[in-house]
Amino acid sequence: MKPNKWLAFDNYPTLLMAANIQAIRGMHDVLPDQTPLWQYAERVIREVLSSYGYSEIRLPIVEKTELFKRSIGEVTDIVEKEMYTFDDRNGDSLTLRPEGTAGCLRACLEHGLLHHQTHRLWYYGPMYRHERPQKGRYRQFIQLGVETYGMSGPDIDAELILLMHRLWQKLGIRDKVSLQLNSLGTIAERLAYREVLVAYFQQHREGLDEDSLRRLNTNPLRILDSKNPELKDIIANAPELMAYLGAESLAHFKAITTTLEDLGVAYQTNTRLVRGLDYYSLTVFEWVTNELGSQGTVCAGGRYDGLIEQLGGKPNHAVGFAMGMERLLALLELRDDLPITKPVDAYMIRVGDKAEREGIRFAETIRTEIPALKLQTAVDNGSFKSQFKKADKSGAEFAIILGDDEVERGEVSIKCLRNELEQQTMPQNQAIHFLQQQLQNSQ
RNA sequence: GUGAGCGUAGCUCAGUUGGUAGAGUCCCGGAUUGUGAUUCCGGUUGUCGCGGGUUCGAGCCCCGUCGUUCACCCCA
Repeated sequence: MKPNKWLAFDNYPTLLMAANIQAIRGMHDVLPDQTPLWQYAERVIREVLSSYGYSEIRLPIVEKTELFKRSIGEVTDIVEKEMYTFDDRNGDSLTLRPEGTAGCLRACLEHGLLHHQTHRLWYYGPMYRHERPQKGRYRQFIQLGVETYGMSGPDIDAELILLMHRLWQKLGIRDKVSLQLNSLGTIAERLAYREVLVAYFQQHREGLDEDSLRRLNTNPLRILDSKNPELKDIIANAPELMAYLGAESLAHFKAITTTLEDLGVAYQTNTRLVRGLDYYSLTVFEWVTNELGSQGTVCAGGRYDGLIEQLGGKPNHAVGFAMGMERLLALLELRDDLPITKPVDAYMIRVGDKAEREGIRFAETIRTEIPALKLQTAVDNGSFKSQFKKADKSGAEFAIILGDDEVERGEVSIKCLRNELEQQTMPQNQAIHFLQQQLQNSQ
């Protein structure tokens, strides 16, 4: 890096130079070498959502704290110790959204979108949870949320699963994730089961570890999910939720699995699968992977009909899921054939006073004629040699060369940097034609 | 919130029983002044995370702190 002659050190107050400010813990920058991968994933996601007729909704990042307390459940870790909550200047308690479902539902209720209507929506953006960062878990993380409203039948549950299945296929990671499926029954059924389960674990108190004893009060279903191998036997012998489901719940579940079987989508019924958030009922599912360490859930969701009333709406229906983008990206990075395009197709080299002026003009002409061509111009030009080095580093397919010789004859030289074809000198309009053809051939 | 590992050049890392730092890469320049990616030569780059302590002397030892990684927990 050259020293900047416009910013001499003497001009800086020493205070400004002292401390370097770092990003907030668990909140990461996405640098330019990573953004193409993000853009690729985002593009495929939009295409798939669009092909099912889903619409984007854009929501605030900050909501009233009360919204999350009422929706997520007061005794969850998220609400108890992970929310970024602060008082604004009016004294209202606000919170950086820890998830998107509550805000999306709030917006739809507020604007009457749930009044005798159905909706298929998605949103995309950052969520905030004050957790200890580790692989696949950050304090600011990007989620894709997909929510559907007003549909009670099992077909919409199945549609969401098919949508995700298609997404994995398009992203080339279908072999890296597997589908776990369960039904939690109606809220009444689940509460009944919960009592039976608590009674069972109470009987085997001595066998439980510290975490599970705590969960006995907070979220007993979660004990079934424990990673502690010492609890394996107790959990294996615990009563199963499926046995406590009513006929309607079972039929709903069965209809989903039948659709998946018809379409050849593999799944695994996991009766110990419990979602972390309180608001789920009936269908719950997770797409899991074992290639990401301990954060194995890439995408998860289910039905949460009850939440609508909980937030003040009339009885209605809702199914949705959320996907962790950082985890998805980590899976994508395991692919060795990512369709990532280079940021530069052609690189312009100018040497000589006339060529420098003419080059800028010609580059603008090229951009007008071939909008799809990614053309970068060498500035702060050095020698021919150093400009060629930059051209090579840029990843460009072609170097467009202007020296005073070419300029005087109204010509331009084009050299292919990626094969052995000989450098060609041609009139400018012919060069545009040439570049146009090369671009078409490469697509 | 709990536990463990790690913080040395922009990046990846070495640094030997404590004697004030090195390699590769990157970047810049050169090897017939208009030709890159290979090769050769030369050059720049550091408050050794930060603060304190022990010591004649600390990158190395001790304490604290911050950051980071992984796991628990939690969850996407």
